[in-house]
Amino acid sequence: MTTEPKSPTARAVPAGPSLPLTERQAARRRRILRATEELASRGGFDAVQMREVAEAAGVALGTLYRYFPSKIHLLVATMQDQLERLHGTLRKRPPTDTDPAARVARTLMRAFRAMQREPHLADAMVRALTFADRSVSAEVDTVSRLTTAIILDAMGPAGPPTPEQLSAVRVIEHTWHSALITWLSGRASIAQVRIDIETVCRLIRLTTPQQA
Amino acid sequence: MTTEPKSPTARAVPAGPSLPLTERQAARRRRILRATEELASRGGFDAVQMREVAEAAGVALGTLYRYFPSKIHLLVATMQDQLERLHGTLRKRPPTDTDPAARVARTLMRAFRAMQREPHLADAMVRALTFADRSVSAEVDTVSRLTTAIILDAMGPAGPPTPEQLSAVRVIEHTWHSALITWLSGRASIAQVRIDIETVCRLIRLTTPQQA
DNA sequence: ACCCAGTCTGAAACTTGTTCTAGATTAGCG
DNA sequence: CGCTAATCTAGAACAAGTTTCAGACTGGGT
Repeated sequence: MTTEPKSPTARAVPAGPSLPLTERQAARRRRILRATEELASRGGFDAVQMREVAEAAGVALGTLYRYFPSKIHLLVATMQDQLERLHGTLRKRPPTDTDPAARVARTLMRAFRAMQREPHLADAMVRALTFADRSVSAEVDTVSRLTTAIILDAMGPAGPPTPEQLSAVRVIEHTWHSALITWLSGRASIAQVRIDIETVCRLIRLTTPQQA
Repeated sequence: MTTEPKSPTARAVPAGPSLPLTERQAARRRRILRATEELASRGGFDAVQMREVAEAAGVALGTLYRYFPSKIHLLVATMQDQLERLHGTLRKRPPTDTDPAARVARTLMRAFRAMQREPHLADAMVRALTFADRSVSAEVDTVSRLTTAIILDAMGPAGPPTPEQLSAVRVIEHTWHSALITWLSGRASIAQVRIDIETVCRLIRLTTPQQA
């Protein structure tokens, strides 16, 4: 169910760099993602309408669905795109704090600031991410792994993380997503999100006592 | 926008016990919620179709929409209903662990077990909760307050919680919701949810050092 | 150059959430 | 009882996600 491009009458054009993807196809995919980002930035989740995305990308509706089997898939792919960009940016200028917990908190606050710049886009991507059902789990998992990588990067150049640290990272990720949602739906202020992030990052100190 | 039942041509039949609500109306509301629970238990979010809810509740579609202005409102109200029931159950047999963090973890694991019994219902309610936009924030907030109350109850009979404790509780709530989602979408095992809950509950120990 | 398989297009159809309307019912009140 | 405003019902209509289909197009192999 997750990886079956074997069917004789080809079914889809998945994302992975595993498939060949001609130049024209790669360009179509890029156009679609760009159109999605544009529409999402304008009006959030509801403004991303499949017919409009198709038209803006200069592609037939059926083609859009061949590339992304649902609106949720499309938006999760967009999030993946954005995250990869962010990861690149963060790599260039990593936080300089000496405390790992502080570095993680600062990294997440940077990401949060990026979302504040395009709140509608953030809305569309995060809503899709948390609304995704099992049919999107592979893609959501990719996004999750990316997020984990970003947090681990921020924690430091340490070797393989301990299971305890991985648990802490998962909890941080949970908090990050959920705090974003409460902010996006107007139930928490920016200040509150910062506090929540800083609070949860304390968990890191519990798992790295060797520094004290 | 949140409270305006003033219009001359009455608009809605909100939930709060603030409105009179005749007996027949209260009964209708109950039937609707029961039908929703039933359908959700059977097939999750997608199985809760407004026409079917209306029919199962013996009510016209327009009436359903008068009571609950959207599918999301309906499911969030259902969650509120379930949470109130759970809160009552928990009050009767509170966890007996001596450590507050352990009590909270145990309480959440009980709640989790309840969800495991009706995973489809859990799916419908949690998806609705995290998908809700600003138009539902009042109702979502009510659910959030209920959850907070349950956690605070589990923490102990202490007086007014400190701001630090409240932050910890918010983070626990974030983790709780997000961990549920990863479980429901098949990306985390039951064991993993337990670990995440136990991990985040350690935050409580950080905020109540007076016991050591 | 020709052919085949796979792809893309344009358009219609289908599904389910939401809105709207006209007429029947009900609740309260003099 | 009889009136009036609000509510409820049945059903059509609308909106946006998704599916389907016939025909045009493309790319690669012979």
